[in-house]
Amino acid sequence: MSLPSLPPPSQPADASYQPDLVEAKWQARWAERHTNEPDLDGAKRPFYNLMMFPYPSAEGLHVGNMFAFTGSDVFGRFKRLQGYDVFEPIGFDAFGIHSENYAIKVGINPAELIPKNIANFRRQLRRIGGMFDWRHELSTTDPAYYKWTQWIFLQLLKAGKAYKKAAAVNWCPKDKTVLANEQVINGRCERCDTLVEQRTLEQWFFRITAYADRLLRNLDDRSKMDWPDSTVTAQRNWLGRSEGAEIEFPLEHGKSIRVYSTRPDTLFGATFMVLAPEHPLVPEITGSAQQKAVNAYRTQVAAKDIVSRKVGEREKTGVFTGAFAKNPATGRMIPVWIADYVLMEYGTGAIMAVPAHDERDLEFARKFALPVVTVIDEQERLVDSGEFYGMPAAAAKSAIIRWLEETGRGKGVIQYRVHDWCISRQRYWGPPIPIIYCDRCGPVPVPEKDLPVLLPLIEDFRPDDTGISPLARHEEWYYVPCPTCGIRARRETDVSDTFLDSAWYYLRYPSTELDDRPFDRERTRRWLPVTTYIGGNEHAVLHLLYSRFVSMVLHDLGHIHFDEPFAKFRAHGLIVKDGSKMSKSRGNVVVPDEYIAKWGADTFRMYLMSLGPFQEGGDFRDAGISGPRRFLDKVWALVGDATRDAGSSEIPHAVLAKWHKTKRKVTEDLEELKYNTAIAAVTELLNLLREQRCHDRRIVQDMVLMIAPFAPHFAEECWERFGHMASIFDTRWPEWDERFTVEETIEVVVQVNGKTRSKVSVHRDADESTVVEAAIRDQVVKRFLDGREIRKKILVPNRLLNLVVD
RNA sequence: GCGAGCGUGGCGGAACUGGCAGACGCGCAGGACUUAGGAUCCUGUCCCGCAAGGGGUGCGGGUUCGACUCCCGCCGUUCGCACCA
Repeated sequence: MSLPSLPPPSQPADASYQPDLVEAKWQARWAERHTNEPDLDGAKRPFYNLMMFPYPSAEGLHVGNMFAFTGSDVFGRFKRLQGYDVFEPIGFDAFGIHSENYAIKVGINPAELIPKNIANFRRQLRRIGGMFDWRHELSTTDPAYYKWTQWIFLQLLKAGKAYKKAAAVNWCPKDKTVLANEQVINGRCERCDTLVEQRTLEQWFFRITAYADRLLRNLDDRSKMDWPDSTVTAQRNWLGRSEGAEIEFPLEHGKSIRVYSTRPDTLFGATFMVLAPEHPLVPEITGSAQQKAVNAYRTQVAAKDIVSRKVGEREKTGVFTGAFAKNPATGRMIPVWIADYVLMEYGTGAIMAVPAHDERDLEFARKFALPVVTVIDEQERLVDSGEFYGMPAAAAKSAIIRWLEETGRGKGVIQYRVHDWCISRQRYWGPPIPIIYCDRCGPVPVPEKDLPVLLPLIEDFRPDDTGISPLARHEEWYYVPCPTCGIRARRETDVSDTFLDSAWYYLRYPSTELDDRPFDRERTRRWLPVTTYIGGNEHAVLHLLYSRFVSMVLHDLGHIHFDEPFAKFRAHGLIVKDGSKMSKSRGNVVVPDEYIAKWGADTFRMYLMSLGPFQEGGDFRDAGISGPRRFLDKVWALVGDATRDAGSSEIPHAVLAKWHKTKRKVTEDLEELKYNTAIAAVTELLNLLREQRCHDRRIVQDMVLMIAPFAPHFAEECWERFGHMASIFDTRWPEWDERFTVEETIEVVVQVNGKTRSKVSVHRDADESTVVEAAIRDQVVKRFLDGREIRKKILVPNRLLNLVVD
């Protein structure tokens, strides 16, 4: 990639280091030389280095974002230096409620705001020196992108993985609009403070539950998914597999109530039942005397917003329906109640209450004076349980399930906590869901050839008092001929969830310039699954799970060759400022621009990467930033000396060993994203070279290579000062020779009774008797041995000797 | 409440599978060079002690020749999830 002739260097070789000049020069040159643009169709060693794309807020990238992006970029550059063809794309997750709410607040259409925000993000991302392939930039709001988001919806629909059903949403009765959960503050609308209620709307769902088992099983497959345990655990808990039984409790007149329980072993202790207030059997079974109370309770629960229903105060409430059902084990008739602590969405929406062995049931039983029967004793054995008396609880669980199945009273069932994914949003700023409602044909998918369904640019994009979705008010858009029969029909006015936009963007990146298919088959085969994905652990569940689900469906439909999209995932830590996470609401957001302007991008990058372990985050204080700058200044000066060094003089042994050890350590640390200790290792080498007045060309060049992932512009400039024409990123990462990493003479620590007393110098790999002899000759050791007999000698070769005396 | 993690100098943080606690950096102190220093260079910097030595990784126990590291019990803190039967 070298050019035949180079412009004259922007600085004389020994001028002081001026980051502004160096950074501007190399950013321009990378663009001219297409340094960061791999051959997507021919790369031999493809490495897809992906960073979670940002949501382009009006504030721009803050220091926390910069930390994350830089960490990902360091890894990409390291892999590039190791000889991989690294593809490092960037894009913008620009649809969604954040942008829309901000747009409403400032009264400007998001379609107008977002491009400005993106331009600002682009400027910041270029300034920090990311190795981005800008040819493949994407924005989820671009029709050329969301055309394919809509296409994915249609594929799921065709495959029977998308369906419509009624579901509750938060509803503000004053604003007459749907609210997202995060817009509900203490049960009130965040805008007008009105009490929020629930409303039931028809919405589109993706059948993620059908994949729950596979989403769970793949987590154990390390060859497909090299992910951190914490993320895997979070996903496992979210999917929430549980083994239990469905049990029928017969009602007085033929019908029965089906419950789900993970503890069928406690069946004999079920002394009452509780249904979710919205359970369909409730109207049927409610006695005439209870009618009024039951209806009042159901109305009251329905009026609560979803958030406080789920999170709210623990105080149990409920009413008796007047009905009784038969406990199939004891044969006793037990009362049936309704209470909002039972959720319609989980299990069967009904439970058998076993107050003796469930805290919530106990609370409820105490409040309403219901009987409590203990059926498991302290040895975890069943008591008071008929033929199962004395059986250990674990064994009883399967025995009772078997009994239920044999007698037709129930069956063993596996439940998942995860619900189907509701993708409908009653909003403006998203991709319209590609469905047309026809009075004659019903819901008709928009034909693929008619995609994208463009989001119209409308002035009145806010929700208003009419309760009609903003898109429905736009009549020339709303009414369309039915694709099947041609009569006047109506478009779906909901848009899809932002999480759908981000569930497939990694598939689009390599193929952004293609408009006849979402992703090129060959390119996908070459580059995917993503080699390394880096992002925040706040997305451990939703984004990562939805992406896995979409990949799985597309795989099963034959569109892609893999079913897990991210071969390796690592979560970056959070940058903390003044003891808490950086966020706008806390008012502790640090804008990086001024730091970069003052210190330069390379210094800032190095500073961020040395704050703490990348996967744990760090504490941002501007005090420390001078350190990395001093480091670069020193290296700059050393490079000046090294350019005049022939690189042929003999290297002192201590320096030689340190050189090779540093190469090993930095390589290993970068591989594990331990950037802070990698930087410390290079600093140690620098300190030694300065102390030894060594500026051997070979060593200093290696040092520049090791700094390159962190300070790319700086490294390029140094590389050029050494006379190299090509980009340093087309050079190979330095190798070390294991033989040189071991020193000839080793300092062995000598302990007496476990306390360090002295050190002795011995030849490498000296045997025990040699070390012991050297140790007992040592004056200090001699004093502590005090002529006593050595009872035990413990030698850790090349490290430590512990002498144990009485 | 449940789950996961974390507690080490004035500060950010090092310490391999149990083997010299405090690497590296910031800050601070002293010195050099300077008209000057918020530049640069040198020296020092866990605590007590002149020293020899002693103490020390949130607290209390344990295992071990040896514990920041492993085990048990507390305390504190952060992040998820949250009435999931």
